[in-house]
Amino acid sequence: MPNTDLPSEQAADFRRVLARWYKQHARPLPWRETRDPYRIWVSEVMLQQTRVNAVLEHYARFLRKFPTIVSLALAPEADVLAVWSGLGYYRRARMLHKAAQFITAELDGVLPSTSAELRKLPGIGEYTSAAIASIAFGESIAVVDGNVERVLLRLTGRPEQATSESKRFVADQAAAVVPQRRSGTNAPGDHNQAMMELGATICLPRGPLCLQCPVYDFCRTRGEHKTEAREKMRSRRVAYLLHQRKRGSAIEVMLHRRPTDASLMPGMYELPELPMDGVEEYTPTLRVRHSITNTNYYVEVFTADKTLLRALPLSIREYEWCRLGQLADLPLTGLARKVLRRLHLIASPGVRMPQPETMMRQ
DNA sequence: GACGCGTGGAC
DNA sequence: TGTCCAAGCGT
Repeated sequence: MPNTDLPSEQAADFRRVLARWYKQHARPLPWRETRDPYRIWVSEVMLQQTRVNAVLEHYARFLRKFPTIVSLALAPEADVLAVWSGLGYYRRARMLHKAAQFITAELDGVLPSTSAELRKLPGIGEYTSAAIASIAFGESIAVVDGNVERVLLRLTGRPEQATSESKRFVADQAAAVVPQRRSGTNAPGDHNQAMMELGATICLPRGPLCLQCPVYDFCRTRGEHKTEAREKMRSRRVAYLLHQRKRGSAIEVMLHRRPTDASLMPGMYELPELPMDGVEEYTPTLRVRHSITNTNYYVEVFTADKTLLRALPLSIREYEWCRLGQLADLPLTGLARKVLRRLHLIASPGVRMPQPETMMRQ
């Protein structure tokens, strides 16, 4: 392997140019308006493998409901999952909750302030410990996420490789350009965020915007760096049942709670699934697309009748009736949440709910 | 080291 | 319609 390192004498220039660019172009994101370590922590966990837009929809609501580590620790896990509903990777929410309980019980409710200590908490790995330590506490430690890796490989011209040697190389490069701690500013935290911001807004996976790049002069590849093609998407049709009943003045909808030992979304609520061959003759009440990793689900929702109820794969006792008024407090799967919102059975943000009497859907 | 774990928006 | 994702972690 040729020596692809950024010349070390250029590191200071690189830092300066990047810092100036970041000061001018940083997006105004809510977790950049605070130094509260808890809020930084929540944002970093939410941002794991998740787009900024999706996080924005959940971040404020999560912090309104759980404004402190202690309030999070004291909450039932189902409440935490309910607020997390739609963000995906629900294990993150469970681990965040567990970590908050540990911090409350063992650490006097205070989040550790070093990457080494943070690294020991559930859900906080190599990246997240460095991100919190640098952004919230000013520790001089480099973060390496997908953005930083892509940026550094392109800058140095080293090809993409999923080897430990390549990982080592990227980590070394990142460490070589991260600034020292200095009083009065947060140079390490700002630098780390700048590296990620560059990857997220300029050095895009496909079609990087090299003409706008502040560190074009430092780059060995300038748009010629290849990114691997990915696996093809699959498509699948699935059907779900919408079944409602009245109990007094309340309306209830029938849901299925996934087994608590399921590997996928354990303990979360979804609409009852119907076998596709049971719905051939029916017209769906609702169609939505739902994509999970490698699969586009083309989802159809059917309003219940006797025949459809007989087609259910489980005994009727295995389902649960849930009041419409409490749906928003349940740990719903993202799909269930999307469907129930689309049908106006739970409030979308900013939408006033109609009165219960008018809510029964056909 | 490879794999499983979710999502909705942009195009 | 189908494609491509995004600031990882734990096992």
